[in-house]
Amino acid sequence: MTRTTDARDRLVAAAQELYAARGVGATSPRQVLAASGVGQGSLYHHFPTKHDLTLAAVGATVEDALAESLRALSAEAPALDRALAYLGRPRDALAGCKVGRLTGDQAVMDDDGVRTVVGTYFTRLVDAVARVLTEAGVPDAEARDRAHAAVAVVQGGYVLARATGDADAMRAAVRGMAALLQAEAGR
Amino acid sequence: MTRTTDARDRLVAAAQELYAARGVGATSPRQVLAASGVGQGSLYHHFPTKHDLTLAAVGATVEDALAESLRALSAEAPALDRALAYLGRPRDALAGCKVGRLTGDQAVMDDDGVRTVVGTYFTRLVDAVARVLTEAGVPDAEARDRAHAAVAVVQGGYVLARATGDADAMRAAVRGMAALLQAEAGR
DNA sequence: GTCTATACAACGATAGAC
DNA sequence: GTCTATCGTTGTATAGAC
Repeated sequence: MTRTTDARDRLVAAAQELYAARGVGATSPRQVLAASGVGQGSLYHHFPTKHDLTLAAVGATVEDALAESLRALSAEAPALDRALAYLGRPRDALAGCKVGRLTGDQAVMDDDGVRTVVGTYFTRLVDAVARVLTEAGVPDAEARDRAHAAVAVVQGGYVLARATGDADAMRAAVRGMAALLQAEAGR
Repeated sequence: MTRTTDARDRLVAAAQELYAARGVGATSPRQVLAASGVGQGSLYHHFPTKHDLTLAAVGATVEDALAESLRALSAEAPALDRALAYLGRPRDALAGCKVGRLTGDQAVMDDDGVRTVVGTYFTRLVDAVARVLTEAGVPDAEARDRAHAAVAVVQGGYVLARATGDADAMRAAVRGMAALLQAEAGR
């Protein structure tokens, strides 16, 4: 098999970038085409429909994002510190979460295949946070609720920051959550 | 002034419904037209551009949503109970927040006027929650962080629920947050 | 596998009669 | 104020040569 998938790779990379910047629904195949520099025919050869392109690009983005998040959660440190490290990770709050934003994208929600990929990201992320909290001594049932809350605070932080145009809103939200988790642990 | 604004009201109501169901960017003026039952010309008479229609419909939705949220926060009850009541309000998690979802809508974020209206909703909501937490005995600086966290948990809960297709994700998130707030208050 | 050229529908918006 | 008819553009997708 010769090196003929170059155009495909460039198409996926261009799509990931445009989707992150403008969303899936607001990005046309034509724009991806222009950004990638390949020809019209190549796009439709590798990705017969927009659905196919979206699935490939979103899949790649989800994989990247999950790997990054899991790194913070599996560092060499006490469990509670790892949970706090996840919360406090540096984030481009005004840009929004590359994955979370897809949830508000009609083009994604209307496409079952793509939506499932996005859903998997969050179930796996919540599971990972719950394991860390359990390790930190939180009883199982409560660890799952706290994990949902922690991941939700981050996603909601993005919403607040973008809506108000103020990145501090995200910082305030994670600070509030971190303080509550520490208060509970330190009693 | 005779009763000639009827078409306008119907247009706004139809737009609010369609925007809530499908988002702003994914809803065309034509669809609003069809749903409202008025003619093409009437739409463009009352709302020369899509921007004007969006501003009117989003403004009305924000007003409604803010009034509803503030009701839970100003009920006749101890301060902490009111904060918990806000968190625990019944919500259609899979539908998403009528206001928060706009944050992920490119058509809204590209329109400064509309985005400002959405931003105001959140600053006022966070302020109201912060006041209640202060009243509940949380020191001022921390009350603002906790308020951001509380509002973010709700918004993030919507994201989790929609992504996973599971309304329980929202319930788990607010349960986790409520438990942390109560633990802190009960020490 | 890649290209250029093109099809056809829906988009936001306007024209002009009533 | 409301209507029908229509404009020019962009959307997703296809045709067919190379």
